[in-house]
Amino acid sequence: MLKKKYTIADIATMAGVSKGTVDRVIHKRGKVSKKAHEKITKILKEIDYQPNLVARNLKKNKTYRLLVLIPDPEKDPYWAPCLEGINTASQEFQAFGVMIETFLFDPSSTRSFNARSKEVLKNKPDGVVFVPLFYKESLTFTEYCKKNSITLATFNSSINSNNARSFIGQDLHKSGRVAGGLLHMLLPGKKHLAVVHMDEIYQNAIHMQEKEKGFRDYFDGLEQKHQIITHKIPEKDIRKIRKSVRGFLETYPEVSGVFVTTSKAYLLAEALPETDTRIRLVGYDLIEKNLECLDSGHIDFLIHQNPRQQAYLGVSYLSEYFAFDKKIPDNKLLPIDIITAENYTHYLE
Amino acid sequence: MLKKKYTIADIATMAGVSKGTVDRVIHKRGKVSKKAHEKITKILKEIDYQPNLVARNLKKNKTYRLLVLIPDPEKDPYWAPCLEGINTASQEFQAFGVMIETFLFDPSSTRSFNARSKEVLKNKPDGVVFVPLFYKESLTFTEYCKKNSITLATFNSSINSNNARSFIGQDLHKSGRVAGGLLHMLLPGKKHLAVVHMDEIYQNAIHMQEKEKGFRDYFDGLEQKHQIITHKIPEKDIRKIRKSVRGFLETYPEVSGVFVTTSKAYLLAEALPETDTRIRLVGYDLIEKNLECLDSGHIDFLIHQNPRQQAYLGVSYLSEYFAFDKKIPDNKLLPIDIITAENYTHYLE
DNA sequence: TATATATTTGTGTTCGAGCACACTTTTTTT
DNA sequence: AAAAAAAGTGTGCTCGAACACAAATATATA
Repeated sequence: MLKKKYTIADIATMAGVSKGTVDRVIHKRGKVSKKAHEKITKILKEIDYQPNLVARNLKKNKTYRLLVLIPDPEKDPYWAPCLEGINTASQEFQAFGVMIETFLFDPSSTRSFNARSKEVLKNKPDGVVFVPLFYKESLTFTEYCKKNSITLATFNSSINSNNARSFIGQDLHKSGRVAGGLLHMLLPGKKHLAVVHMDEIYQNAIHMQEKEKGFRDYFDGLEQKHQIITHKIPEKDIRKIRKSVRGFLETYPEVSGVFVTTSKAYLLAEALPETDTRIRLVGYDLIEKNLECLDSGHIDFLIHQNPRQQAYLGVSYLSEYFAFDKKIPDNKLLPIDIITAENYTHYLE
Repeated sequence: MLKKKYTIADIATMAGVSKGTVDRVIHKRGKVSKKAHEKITKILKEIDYQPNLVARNLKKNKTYRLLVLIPDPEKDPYWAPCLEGINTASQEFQAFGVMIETFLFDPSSTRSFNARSKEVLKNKPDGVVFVPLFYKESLTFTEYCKKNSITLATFNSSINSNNARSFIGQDLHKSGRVAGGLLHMLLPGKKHLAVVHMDEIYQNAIHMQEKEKGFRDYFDGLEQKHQIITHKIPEKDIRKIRKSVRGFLETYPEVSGVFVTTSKAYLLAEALPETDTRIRLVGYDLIEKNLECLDSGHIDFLIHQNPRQQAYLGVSYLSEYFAFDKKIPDNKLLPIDIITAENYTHYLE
């Protein structure tokens, strides 16, 4: 179990050569005779040589510059936990020469994204972790990074680009299914449900669709058929939202459960008529206003996308890649956490 | 932001002394004049000196022996994920000289625990991570470790001993509350519920009680009062369990929701009469048989105690303590994950 | 004042990997 | 066969912290 730790010097002795030659074999630097090469390779395999990462790291003594490009939590509180996750990772890896800096952009402005991403590139980083909110702009960005061999990881949103090494996030389709399962449990027998997309901007469009698909998928798999209405509320003003909700309820008085595909479920809860208690609500994200609604019973379940962990993992993966040559996982799908009024505290940390 | 990394040599130059003197100040080895001490201390503070952990680790070049003492997954599948967690941590930290070995004991036998814990001690480890299933025996164990300055961490179960540095687990009372909240949501208006303790051995007694307390606590906080029955099934044989369940249902035909405080909810599900669908079931732990019951709809919710993560963190905390002098957190309470048929896959990893 | 003793300070080596450079051996060219 | 080029090999220094030991300085004793 506890196998001996071999050093390059050990191997050199075993092979009857000098450590320089062993080093050349390990790093494929060539200039090694066939005979020596074979002998050393064989020994390396036999003892399953693992280089001492500590010594390697010390010798290289390089500092890596890792930049993070995410939406500004001031503009959307959903992103606030990301900063904590980044900080945690930053503290862990600065001892290994990974220097981390964060750049914030306005999630409602492609212009802001472009400006900040340019700044990031001007810094000539070794790696970038970012949230590709805007599809086209993100593609341009990843392409540039590929060309300048800047290692990339994305989280929260995915883009179909093979220029980015790693994606960390959630299976949105499945999370829609989870929401379906929850509403189904809350409302056995009830057959009228609704999917509500609440978002003043439309960059979330693909996400919301994916969630809706999963939701419908769940009910399609059931024997009993359900009526599922889709309703969009692309407003920001609370009065307009109220109006939209009122209209929605009047048109479909039989709807008893609603799945809100964004973090704005609290807006729906607030906009419901005081007297109305027949609506069961499932939404996303542990932002403060949603938690208040959990406590007051206006929202039944929230799905946690764990932005903190997403950011933490994104930064960690790249840091471990730089510091220890660790492989970066292609895809990391986080669990779909189900949150109620009783268990949310532990997810806030 | 990116502050310069100072080395001991840098500080020595700044203070006009040699690196030996700086070293003595840093490690409080004494034999330093008051004047030099003051000067160096001041500089250390000013630049917020952080030693290069990589270099320190390399120099020490020590291997630490970390042993893990947990129940045998062969005897109870609940513990199987722990081995994965331990392996993951082991791979991560062996590069830093932390050698990890696992010892398994029979969770139904104090004798087995004693025998294995003796073996552990015979190995003279630097640290031990263990599950203190048996109270008295665990206290003796921790005491011995304290005396021989073996660093300890516990997970899953806690013992009130200040000889153990760290506990990783769940707030059982809260998890009972969560179960209460879930059953309440599933059964609005229904007022008859039951807590069932299923366990052939009684070492879990305190855990089960704690969970029941939380469960009752939740319903005590509601306006509408509920009838909650407690039922114990200390059997192992499936026929005896069937009989016990039948008796229970006959005595309390109005019960519509059951909270099973152990990982044996599947036994209850199996023992229910085929025709009976009125019982909503909430249990614990993602063991295979429970998952099958989730899929078939016989169990509605499971609470995940995340044994994998518990073991992983236990090992990681001690490893980081040994390798990097990192402080060990006293208490780490993991989130109370709510599991349905739709989201369990992501928790299995 | 000279010598012994205690206190303080400096120097040099080590950990393992990486890499530059010097050195040796083999092969090619004239 | 001698010289030049190429291929292969070995040596020694570096990264930063830790620590043993030597050296220098200060204080106490005869």
